[in-house]
Amino acid sequence: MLGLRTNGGRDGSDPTAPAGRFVHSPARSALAPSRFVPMPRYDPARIEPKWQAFWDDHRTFATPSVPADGSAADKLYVLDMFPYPSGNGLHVGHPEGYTATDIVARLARMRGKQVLHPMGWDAFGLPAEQHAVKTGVHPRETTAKNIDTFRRQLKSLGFSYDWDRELSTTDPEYFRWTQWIFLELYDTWYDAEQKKGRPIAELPIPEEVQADGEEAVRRYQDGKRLAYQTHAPVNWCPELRTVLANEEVIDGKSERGGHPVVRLPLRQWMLRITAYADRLLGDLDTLDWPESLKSLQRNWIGKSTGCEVDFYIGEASGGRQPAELQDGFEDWQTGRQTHGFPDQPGNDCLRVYTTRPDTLHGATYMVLAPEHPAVDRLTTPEQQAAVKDYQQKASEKSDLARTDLAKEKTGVFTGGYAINPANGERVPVWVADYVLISYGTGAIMAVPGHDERDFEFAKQFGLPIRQVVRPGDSETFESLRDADVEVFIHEGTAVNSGDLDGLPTAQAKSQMIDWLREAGTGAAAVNYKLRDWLFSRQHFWGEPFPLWHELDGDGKETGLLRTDDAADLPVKLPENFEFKPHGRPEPPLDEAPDDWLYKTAADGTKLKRETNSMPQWAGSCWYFLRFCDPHNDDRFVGAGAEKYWMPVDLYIGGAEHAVLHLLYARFWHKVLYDRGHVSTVEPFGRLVNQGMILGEPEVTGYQNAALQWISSDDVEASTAEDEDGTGFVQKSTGEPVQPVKLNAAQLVKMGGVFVLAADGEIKVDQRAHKMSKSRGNVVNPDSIVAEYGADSLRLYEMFMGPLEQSKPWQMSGVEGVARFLARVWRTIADEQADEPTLNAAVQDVEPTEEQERLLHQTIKAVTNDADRLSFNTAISRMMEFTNAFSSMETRPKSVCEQFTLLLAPFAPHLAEELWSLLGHDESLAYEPWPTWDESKLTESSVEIPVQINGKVRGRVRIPADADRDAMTAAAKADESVQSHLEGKTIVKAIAVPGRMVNFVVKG
RNA sequence: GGCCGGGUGGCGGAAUGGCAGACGCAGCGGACUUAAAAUCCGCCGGACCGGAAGGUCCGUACGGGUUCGAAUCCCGUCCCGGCCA
Repeated sequence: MLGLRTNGGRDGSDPTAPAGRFVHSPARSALAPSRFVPMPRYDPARIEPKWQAFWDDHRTFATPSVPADGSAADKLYVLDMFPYPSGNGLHVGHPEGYTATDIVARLARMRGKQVLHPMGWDAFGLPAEQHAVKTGVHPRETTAKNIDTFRRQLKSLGFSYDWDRELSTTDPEYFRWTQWIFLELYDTWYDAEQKKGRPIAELPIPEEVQADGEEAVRRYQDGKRLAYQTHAPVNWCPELRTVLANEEVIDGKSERGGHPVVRLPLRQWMLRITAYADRLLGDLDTLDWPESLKSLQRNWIGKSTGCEVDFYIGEASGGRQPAELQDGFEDWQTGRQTHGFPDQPGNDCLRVYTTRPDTLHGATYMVLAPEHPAVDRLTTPEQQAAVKDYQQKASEKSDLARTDLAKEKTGVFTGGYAINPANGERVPVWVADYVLISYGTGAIMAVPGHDERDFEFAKQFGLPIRQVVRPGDSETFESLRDADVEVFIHEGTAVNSGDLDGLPTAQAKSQMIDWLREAGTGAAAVNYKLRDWLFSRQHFWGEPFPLWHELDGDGKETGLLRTDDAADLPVKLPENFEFKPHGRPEPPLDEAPDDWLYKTAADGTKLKRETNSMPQWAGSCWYFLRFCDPHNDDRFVGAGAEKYWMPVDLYIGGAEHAVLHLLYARFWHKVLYDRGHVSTVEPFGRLVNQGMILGEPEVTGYQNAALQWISSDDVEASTAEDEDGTGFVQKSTGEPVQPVKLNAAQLVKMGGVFVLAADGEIKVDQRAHKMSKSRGNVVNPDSIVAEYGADSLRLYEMFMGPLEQSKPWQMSGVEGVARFLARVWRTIADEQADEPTLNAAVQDVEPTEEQERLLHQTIKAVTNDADRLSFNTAISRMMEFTNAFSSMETRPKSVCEQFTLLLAPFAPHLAEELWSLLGHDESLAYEPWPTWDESKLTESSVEIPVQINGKVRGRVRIPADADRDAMTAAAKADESVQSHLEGKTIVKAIAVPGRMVNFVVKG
């Protein structure tokens, strides 16, 4: 889901109600419309609905049509991450990004650009389905209602979206094409040589497969498709009746709701995103994204280079004799030397992946993941019970719990052995859950001397530890151990490693890889942390797959599939479906009516529909394409529209989508590109993450049961499970303490921290928390609009601080910007008049030189700041302008007009109202953006600081164009400077024209 | 534990090598008012000197470094937040 997680906000309660915090009283509002004051006071409640209706009626923000010649004119595609329309309505976090993009879009229109600025709904999602289970209300209805609320709220904020392009992922006319794209994925295989996705019809079929007949060919193709089925252990959450993705499980509980999760094997659809891992990684370099975001994606993809190595284990199962293994190894070695390293490891060996082949001589045991297929065969009869038991326990743990470094290592010996190909040594094979089946090959060579986890495991089970890398020349392994560094994981020099001895790690690695390749027992390899994408969910409220399972005579699935024809899409959800939990992990659609679920093909084959549904990510993987051409009935996007509008020029959204949404969307886009359906390799050019908006800052002190204050540095969150999650204990005593909200009057700042005014020894916590229903600090945009107006909300969200930063909400700050807007109103409008009238000070006269300079400086600063998305400073500059201009007795109309245009992208309703007051009939949405004249910026003289040894000792006024010598002379002439120069020698004089002078003196 | 971001007045923040604290909030004082709100004017980092005008010193988490000059660049440390393990 792309919507910011919204945790409440529309519970209908009085937003001013919570006590004990910085409460804003509506009675104090500067703007509350009063019965006794006539209209011409700044009244957003009058202005804003009027202009919103005007924009709607005049279709002011309709997207310009694609030029017939498809010429790439000056277009700009400005996109918000579309929200999940939750039942809680809009959160103040939403309008932050939306206002930023709206400013960019409005500004671009005024500069004559063709702008595409759409909005839609990422509307599939679990909450509507859960609501349906509870109440029987169809998710479609819940969703429609929530969308209506979101649309109303967004419209009340005056965003310049082209509402004709509104779309919802839940609309059959939309998901028709989501299903169509799925069929494209299903029809594609990845050609590793051409590094390109190609139609499955072009997949070369090996002769031996061909020989086995049509069914064998189909199954072979199915194994190569980008969309494939697998039986995978999945996170089944009985409470939510769904399987969750790994990232939706936190500490063994569901991210949403905190319900317990168990791991069960289930038939699943997967998307082969790993095939594109290298391109997804490489193309990051071409994107104008924040470095931090790119590095998140790089880490997520997790490319590493190393090598694969085969360890011989023999063909026989269970308890073979050591001598037998040794003999087999020699034959195997000879065979490998002749035939080389095979693509598939075969049954007689264990394949491992390592990034440190240089440490192969230090591999003193091996570890298999509990799910590894070779476990059973290696396990000796006497170890069987222990191993089975261990596998069972491991299946109940989450991946996270298994890899946690802090936990004790667990494991069990299989009784079997393998042979280390580097030195022919026999090493024991263990099973342990710190090795994950999903990473690498699911088996590792353990090098306890140089890997922390292997070391801890070896120490615990008494396995041999051997040093094969020496740190530096002077240090020894032993000395490092004495120094409490028990394991050396860094690069160094190889020792105890035969021919590698004395080589630095990098060389030792490549020499080992060469040797393994010649011996046929290993090869260089690349590995990715990225896993294939689990693409099926056990939900009702999602896109159905356009797939059918062939059934045999007994009604069982044969594993062979058929697709719906593209012409028959969309596959709609069944009607008249009752939401009753059947309590099994299988999808709810398994209980759909038969006429939806079954059909017979023309050739007589019985077919059953795929009953999994697609995950919420599916719809958001391509919505930006549909926006280009939302009503196209023939194609998911018209080629001309796609070519004209794509790529997205500016994409703004929350950092929570840094990895999944942005990676999935890039993946789909690359497949569509490979298959010739889109013209760009990457969908998003520039991308910006807005920061999180936190609640009002809170101050918390702590008291123990005896109501004594406890200093916050002696308090920590309780580790015990606590129902309300607010448990705190005193560190020194372990006794529980209670958080107590404090107000500013109870505190003083001492030595950089806040302490109780009553007792300076007691420190308190001061910080802003995430907005949440449970904390009661959620701010509802509707109430801000009602009280201060949309323009004030927009302006405040931008004025709070840099867009990318997280920042705390402060109600008093909203009042501040509201005061500014009211001041702008009074500067141009006459507040005393009964009808909207120009202020008498606004006159049709030429501006003075000072007024021109002020205006042009403001135009320049606002333009440059807005282009950098530095909206907070742009607004400051407009405030400075207003502060200076509003006290001038004559305000030239031309200056008022230019300033109104500057304000327009930020506070569009007020600007339109002023523009009309200034005598214009048309909307200002397409008026030319003001430009500045450099020659009007500069004053004839400037005041510059004069420093002596870097300290400011005086200020002098000099001509703006004074050269260095003139500056130095003027500086020396200054009295205060002279007194500091008295009796000293000037060693050096530095003069920066127009900026400053610095004398370096001695004596 | 790793990666990323951050630490500047009472608060949000500005300044990205050149006058630290723009702009806004809060606070204080004043004008207007019967009164309040609104509005307008002034003060507003700390210590010290001075009747005042003004001046001196300290100050951008902490310790070092580079530079004529560092909030800004470099090295190290601490703390906070986010993501991942």
